[in-house]
Amino acid sequence: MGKQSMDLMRGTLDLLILKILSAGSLHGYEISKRIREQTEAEIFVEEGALYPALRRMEERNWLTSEWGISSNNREVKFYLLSSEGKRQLKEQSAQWDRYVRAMDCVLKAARSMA
Amino acid sequence: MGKQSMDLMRGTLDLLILKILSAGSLHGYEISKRIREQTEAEIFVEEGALYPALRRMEERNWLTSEWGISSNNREVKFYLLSSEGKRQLKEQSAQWDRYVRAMDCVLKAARSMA
DNA sequence: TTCTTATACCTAAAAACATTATGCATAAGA
DNA sequence: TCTTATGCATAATGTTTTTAGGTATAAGAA
Repeated sequence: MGKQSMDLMRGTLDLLILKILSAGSLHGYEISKRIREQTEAEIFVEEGALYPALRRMEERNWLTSEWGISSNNREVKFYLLSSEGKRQLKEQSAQWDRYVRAMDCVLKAARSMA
Repeated sequence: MGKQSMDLMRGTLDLLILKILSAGSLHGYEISKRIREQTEAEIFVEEGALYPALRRMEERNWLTSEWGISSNNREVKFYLLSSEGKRQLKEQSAQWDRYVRAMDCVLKAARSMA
């Protein structure tokens, strides 16, 4: 993703992809477009990050893929969430929530000094 | 930090340290203890991550440091937020908030399919 | 028809950072 | 005296992102 957001995206890319795919199978380019759109461009996945991530997740059996034709009449590779992928989505979502809460504990703490 | 939280800590370590130090100068070991305590052990910074991070941040002039004596009567290195560090804290806090909101846009979206 | 843009896939080199595994040293209490 | 907690630090390794390329096609503009 763009470095506009520090390194925050580390570890969240998989979660984003899993979540986006939970709405149904999509091809890579479309996944990236949806992340950009749904986050109002706050999060932008570089292609060099996207495609390796998809391969990685497929290797780990979180996704399956097959070639098909897009609505644009182009050859594209569709990715589909596996049952393990659904499990991962659930687990990583919970982990993210816990992490955000933990960050809040520190960030929302009153400063005792200036 | 512990891998218990995926790779989520990437990019948040600096922010955590900056925030912790905004309460006043502390030494490294104490910084790590406070992060662990305040997050109820959800986030744990490994020493191999902590000390390089402190050096990095000092090089970037976000922190200054000086040797002193801890309340335990031990020689320790105290870190102090610089004005640039305060600026960074403000900026990275805002960035983190934006990122969390962006993640929410995706994660809280209704799934159109099972 | 040719040019440009958006779409769509992919990989390799480099950089950045965390984890893991060390090492060293001292204070305090058992 | 031994162990534990405190406290600093670095090196090797691994993972992932960024950057920077490469290829190809469909559609619309010039």
